[in-house]
Amino acid sequence: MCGRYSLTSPDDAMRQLFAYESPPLNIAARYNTAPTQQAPVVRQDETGARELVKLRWGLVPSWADDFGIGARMINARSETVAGKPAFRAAFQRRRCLVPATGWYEWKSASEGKDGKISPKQPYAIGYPETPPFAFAGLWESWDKGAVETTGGGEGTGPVETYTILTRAADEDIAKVHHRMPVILDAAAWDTWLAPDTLTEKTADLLLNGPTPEGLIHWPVSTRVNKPANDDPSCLEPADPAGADAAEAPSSPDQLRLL
DNA sequence: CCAGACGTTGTT
DNA sequence: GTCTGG
DNA sequence: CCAGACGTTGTT
DNA sequence: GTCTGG
Repeated sequence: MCGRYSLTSPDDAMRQLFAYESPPLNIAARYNTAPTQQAPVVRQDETGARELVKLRWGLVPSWADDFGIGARMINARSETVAGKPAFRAAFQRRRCLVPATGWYEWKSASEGKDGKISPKQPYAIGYPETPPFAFAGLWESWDKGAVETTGGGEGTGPVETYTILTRAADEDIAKVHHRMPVILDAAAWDTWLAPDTLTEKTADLLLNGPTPEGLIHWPVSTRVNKPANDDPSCLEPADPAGADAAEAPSSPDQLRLL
């Protein structure tokens, strides 16, 4: 799945790639974006132009009485999203792209053949040279009751939130984890973002899109566990505690991610 | 009919 | 153990 | 995803 | 709002 990710691209690189026309946001490099935090997403505005806006991670359905439900709506399964009450409306008309340069997965604790226990181990996943790419996302607007200023929010009023779509992990990533975020290539962005695209087509992008090529993964320090540790150390290759050598960093490309 | 949930992940 | 918050 | 809390009353 | 369960 995807419960933590990074976005380290400067605004001009993002603007060039995603071709949004909205005013620049003050986007600092993020190494450890966690659920309930604000992060930039790309969507279409009313005129059909792309815009970059900061929303809160964790989709809160419009009908929710409890805003806190968002903390548990950080991912939506591609296989079932079309039919889920919590996501259905957003899937119909409020799709977005979630820019990222990488994400993290935790390989669960396991017992090796030698009987040694490997503790839970975080991994970073991304592309060499860290180009920004896009997760498939949904966004929603919530306006029940006044919400106090929530870190980075804009005081009271509607709160906009988003979620990240997931799919089965591809063969390589499955070594770490069996689910992964849906990555949409640039050719799919217009279709995904247009509100009027038929469900048949958007579902096809999620379920039958190309498997991402060239992703690499490597173990990192458990510093990433704590959301407050939002710095480049989260991406530094680390020795996997108690694991075998095959899991250690192997590609020189990985170092360029730093 | 009304009440109550509405989600994913992993793990056993 | 389970829920909430980041 | 992980980290951290998990409760009420009254009193200051 | 919409679906599931009683």
